[in-house]
Amino acid sequence: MKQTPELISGDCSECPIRHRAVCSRCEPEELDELEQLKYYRTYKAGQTIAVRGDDLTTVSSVVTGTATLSRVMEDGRTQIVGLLLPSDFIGRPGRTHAQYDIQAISDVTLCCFRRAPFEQMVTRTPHVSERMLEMALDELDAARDWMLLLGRKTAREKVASFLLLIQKRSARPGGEELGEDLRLELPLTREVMATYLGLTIETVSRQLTALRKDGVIDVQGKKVIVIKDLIALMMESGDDDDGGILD
Amino acid sequence: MKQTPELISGDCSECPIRHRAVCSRCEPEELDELEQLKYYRTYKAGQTIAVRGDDLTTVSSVVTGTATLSRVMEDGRTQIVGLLLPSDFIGRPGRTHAQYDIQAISDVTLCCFRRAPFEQMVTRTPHVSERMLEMALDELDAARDWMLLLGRKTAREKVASFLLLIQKRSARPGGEELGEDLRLELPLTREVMATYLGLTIETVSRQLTALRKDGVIDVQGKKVIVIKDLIALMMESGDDDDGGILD
DNA sequence: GCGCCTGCTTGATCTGGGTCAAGGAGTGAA
DNA sequence: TTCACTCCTTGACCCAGATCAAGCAGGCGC
Repeated sequence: MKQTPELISGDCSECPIRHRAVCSRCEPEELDELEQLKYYRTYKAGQTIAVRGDDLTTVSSVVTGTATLSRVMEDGRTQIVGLLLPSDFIGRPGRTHAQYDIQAISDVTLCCFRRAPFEQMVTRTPHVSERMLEMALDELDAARDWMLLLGRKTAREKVASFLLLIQKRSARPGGEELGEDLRLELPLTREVMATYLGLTIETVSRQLTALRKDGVIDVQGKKVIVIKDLIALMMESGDDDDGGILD
Repeated sequence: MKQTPELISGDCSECPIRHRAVCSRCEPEELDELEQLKYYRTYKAGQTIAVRGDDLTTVSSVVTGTATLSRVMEDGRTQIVGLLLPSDFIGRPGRTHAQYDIQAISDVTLCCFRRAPFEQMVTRTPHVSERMLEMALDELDAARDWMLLLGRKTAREKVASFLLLIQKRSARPGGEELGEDLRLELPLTREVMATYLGLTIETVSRQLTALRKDGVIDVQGKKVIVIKDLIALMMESGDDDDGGILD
């Protein structure tokens, strides 16, 4: 069973460095040390946070909002290769340049640390690097699942998988009543979806229409999708049963 | 600049745990401790090492040979999501089931550790988990580059990228003379290539023929490919200039 | 109200790569 | 030498999804 770090009371909503990301097992003095290092930076929706090759003077962590990681080819073809959600990190030890383009797709707050002190802190507190390892491996698994999607799934399966991904992400942890969390507020335009799925915007639109006509989902305006038949959607996604972590 | 762990003399070719993977900064007694934990296991080319969902009672590391990680859909569609080369790990802390199918594509030797003592050892020696983090992040970068390939590249670009990947991997580190390392001994069948590239075997074959007709490569028998024009091949791959690590 | 702009949908057509099918080429056994 | 087997190549055809193009709908400023 995967270990779920506990939140640290009174401070949780403010900065993931203090809870979700690394700190479930920190001693109070370690927390204070972290506290003194950090500062915040905010970005508006649509703003570019970094482009590939940029100098990254900080290691940071998403506090609120969503950002995308993408790779762009010279002729403009673009693939989103990851979503950055609260508690995900930007920057890694020993690498001072951005490997990807990073863009805010909603308003984003980052919690930043200057590189050198952060790295020292990581070295001094072993469970921090263990926790970062765990996070990196989770991301690696997610990336590999996405490779299956990009390489082998049909457009319809891709769109269904995407909706399920968003559904899983937006389900509030803890007591989600079955048949309740099925109204998805998409924070993404069709364009972002297409760039994430390795499709064009037209194909995404067509597949959503097809799923609507088949009674699997309902599309309300541009941003809201209601899953009318979760089971059917799961069948459409091409994933086997559990779809989740095996441990 | 990325840190290159030094080899430990006299013992290097035997087990990556003792050098490349984790041990460049180990103290002698830590090495001895590792030494007592490990044992070896071998697999023939083509053999299955694990399938998704299997209990993994060990954490292991590739010593020699190459294996593939793949995800399979219920109807048989398969995507290779990673290559395991010497020093890569199988299994991760805190996860006791295989997330992927693992197959030997050449004869493979693994260096194995029982889970519990390995995890304790990782906890006790902080630079081991730092090193594992570094490796995981490298794999994550590779996976994301592959996502761009799967999502956006044409068949020709995919095949060209693949040849360059093999070329880079098989170039002996240190003094490779330019224009020398261009004879590739492919350890892979067309089928494995196709499964890795998100293509069919026929398309791979056609693209290789096309690249041959255009004078970019030469195909000698089934297993040997000679790169006649590396620059042209790099242009064909769709990657920008350096293609390498930015730091 | 009106125009404008951005994001979405839908239709018509095209095409890259998949599918199906028929050989070739190397290898190894008898 | 022949057969059998596996892997690879090539051709003919097809189709899912890209491309090109024409609206549509909602929001926002004036």
